[in-house]
Formats: sequence, C-alpha cells, structure tokens
Amino acid sequence: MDKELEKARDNLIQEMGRLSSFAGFNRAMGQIYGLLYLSMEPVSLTEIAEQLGISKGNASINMRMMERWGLIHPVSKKGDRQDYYLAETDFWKILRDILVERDKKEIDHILNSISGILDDVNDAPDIETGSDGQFYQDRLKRMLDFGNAANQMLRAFLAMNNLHMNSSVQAATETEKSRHIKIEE
Amino acid sequence: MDKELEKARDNLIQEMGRLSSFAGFNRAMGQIYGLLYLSMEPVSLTEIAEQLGISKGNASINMRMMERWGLIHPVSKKGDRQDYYLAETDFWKILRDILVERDKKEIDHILNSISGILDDVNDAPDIETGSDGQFYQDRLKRMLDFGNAANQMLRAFLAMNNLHMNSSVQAATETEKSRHIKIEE
DNA sequence: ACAAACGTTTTAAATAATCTAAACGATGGA
DNA sequence: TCCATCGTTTAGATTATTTAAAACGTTTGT
Repeated sequence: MDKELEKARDNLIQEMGRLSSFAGFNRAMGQIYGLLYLSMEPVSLTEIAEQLGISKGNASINMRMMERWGLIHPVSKKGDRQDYYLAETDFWKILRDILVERDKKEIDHILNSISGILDDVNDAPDIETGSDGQFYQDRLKRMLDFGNAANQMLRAFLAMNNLHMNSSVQAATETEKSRHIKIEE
Repeated sequence: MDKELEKARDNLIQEMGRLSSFAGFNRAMGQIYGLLYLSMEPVSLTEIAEQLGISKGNASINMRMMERWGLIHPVSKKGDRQDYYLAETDFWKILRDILVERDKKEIDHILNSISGILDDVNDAPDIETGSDGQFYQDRLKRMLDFGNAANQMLRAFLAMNNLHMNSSVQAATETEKSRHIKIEE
C-alpha cells in the first residue's frame, strides 16, 4: 500500500479514537471504525486485532457493541470460517438508528416519569395560588414542556431523515436483519 | 412541607439522577439538579449534602462541575458566608451553552483533522480512477460532508434558539458574568 | 475421529473513577 | 486575637471499567 495512504489511514484511526473517547465511548471502538471505514475489503477480527495492537477478546467485545449500534456489519465469505466486517458508511442512518433505538426508550421513560410526578402534585389537596404546590406545578410543567418540545424536534428530524432515505437503502436495511451479509468471493 | 410534595421532589431527584447517569454523567449531579430545581429558595452546599446523604466534598466537586456547565448559579446572601445555589431553569439556554462551549471545539477539531487528512490524500501523487487513493478520497469526502452538514444543522439550531431569547434573558446572562448573583434577604 | 482455526467467554490484573472523612485555609464575629 | 464556620483539597478506600491472556466450545478439513 501507498505510504501516503497508510499515513492517512493511521491518522483517521487516531482521530476516530479520539472522537469516540470524547463522546464517552471506548477509544478502541472508534479506532476499529476508522480502520474499517478506510478498507475496501471486509476485514477479519484477527486482522483488526493485529493491526490495532489489541487482543482478540477486546476486539470481539467491541465488534459486538458496534454491531448492536449499527456501526458495522458482519460479512461472511463463502468457503471461509472467519467473520469479516464492513463499516456502515451512511452516517445519517447511524444517527437515526441511535436516536430511535437507544435514546427513544430513555426519553419516553423520563417524560412519563415527569408527567406522573406532575399528576401526583396536581392531585394534591391543597394547591393554592402562591403555594409551594403551585411552584412545583409550574416547574414540573416547564420541564415537561421542554422535554416534549425537544422530543418533537427529534421526531421531526427523524421523519425528515426518513424521507431522504431512498428505497435501495431501505432494502439494504431489511437485508441486514439476517445478521450476516453473504458475499461471493 | 406537604407529604405529597416531598414525595414528588424525591421522585424527581431520583429520575434526574437516573437521567444524568444514562447520559454518562455523575448520578449525584442529576440528583443535585433535581433538588435545586424544586426549591424556591437558594440552597446551601451543606444542606444539599445533608438532604442527599452525600459528603460535602462530593457535593462541592459536583457543584463546581455544574456551575461550569451552566446548570446552576451560585448566590450569595448578604450577611451570610455560606454559598447558596439556584438551578438554571431555562433548558434551551443550557442546551445552547453546552453545544457552543463544550462540543463546538471538538467538532471543529475533528472537522479540521478530517479535512487535513483528505488534503494529504489529494496531494498524493498517484491518484487514478479505481485506485485505493480514489477510494480514500471518496470515503473521507463523505465523512467530511456529513460532518459539515451536521455542524450546519447545529448552528442553525443555535441561531434559531438565539432568536427566541428575549432581552430580559440576555440581560440575566450578562449579569451572570459577575459569577455571584447578589440577593437581599 | 483428530487436529487446526475460529470467535467468544472468563479470569485476573491493572487502571481509572468515585466517594468519604479528615485536614486545611480562609473568613467573619466575639 | 481566638474561635467557629464555611468551602475546598487531599488521602485512602472502595468500586467500576478495561485489558490481555488463557480456556472454551464450535466448526472445518484431513
């Protein structure tokens, strides 16, 4: 491989590791993604571990995590027992999936909780103007309003994003449900 | 205090702690915020530590962190040496400040890095159609394009948000630069 | 059936994060 | 000046996280 390109790839690996770390994830995760992102061919777990200087166990755990986050896709080659991996390169899809799958549950939970707490306060017997109870009502309502507004913005973003999704991408999304993409060598 | 309200506050404290933890922060941070959010009067560090059952040292560290994140504001009462704290209740402001102060630097850094790597590849001597170099160019350009688009969306959000900011809020924002809000008791 | 080549899980050690309690320094009142 | 009362910092213990290496079970080829 070209010296310049190799250098470029190493740089990206480092930067992705940095970004991953900053975002609160494992540094190795970002590095693996960077490596796969600049690979034309699927890369095996063993190769990944070797190239990044991490153990196979470590690599394995991170691969499963990234797979769950939709950042990578396992690929099986016919006549080869090794698992190979490709990077998901549609960042909008990644973002969309994370927002939907990871954050939606927590958002719904917190909104429901706050709503429930507000209901409890509303049901309290002695709410008078200027009372503590009214203060609680006001504060909780403001929090809930913000949460609902932010949630709606997210949903609007997701809807917008779905429109941009063309059918071929949707087809690919369906295909992934079989977990392994089969390719001919 | 009312039994119902006390229960409501405890619930919010727990939920905020949960949310904080989910978002990758310290659980105590969210709990402190929940406590302050449902307090009409500023609360002292000692009180906070007592009510949440954490040490003053722990509380102190979290207060400083939250202060830096713009989640709370220190308040000094005349004739009282204790530091008191109020919650920032403008969530849009909190969100805006975090996006601007915390994430902007990292976003700029990663965009610059990728741009630099792409430049390096472009400068490489042997870029031909179908080559590895062209693959690298394509992949890096896509990543950069996504980053720039996402960045622009963030800036658009911030601009939109600034319009919604009325002058009184802006005035309050300026006031905060003196670090301590002075109130008469 | 055996051996080799896989990915995954477990284990044990290192590292980092978190928390408390105590020490500390600063401030204001007696 | 001395004492009491603050918030902060430090030190030490505890807990979580991360990691590599080894054990494990499975699969494939011989």
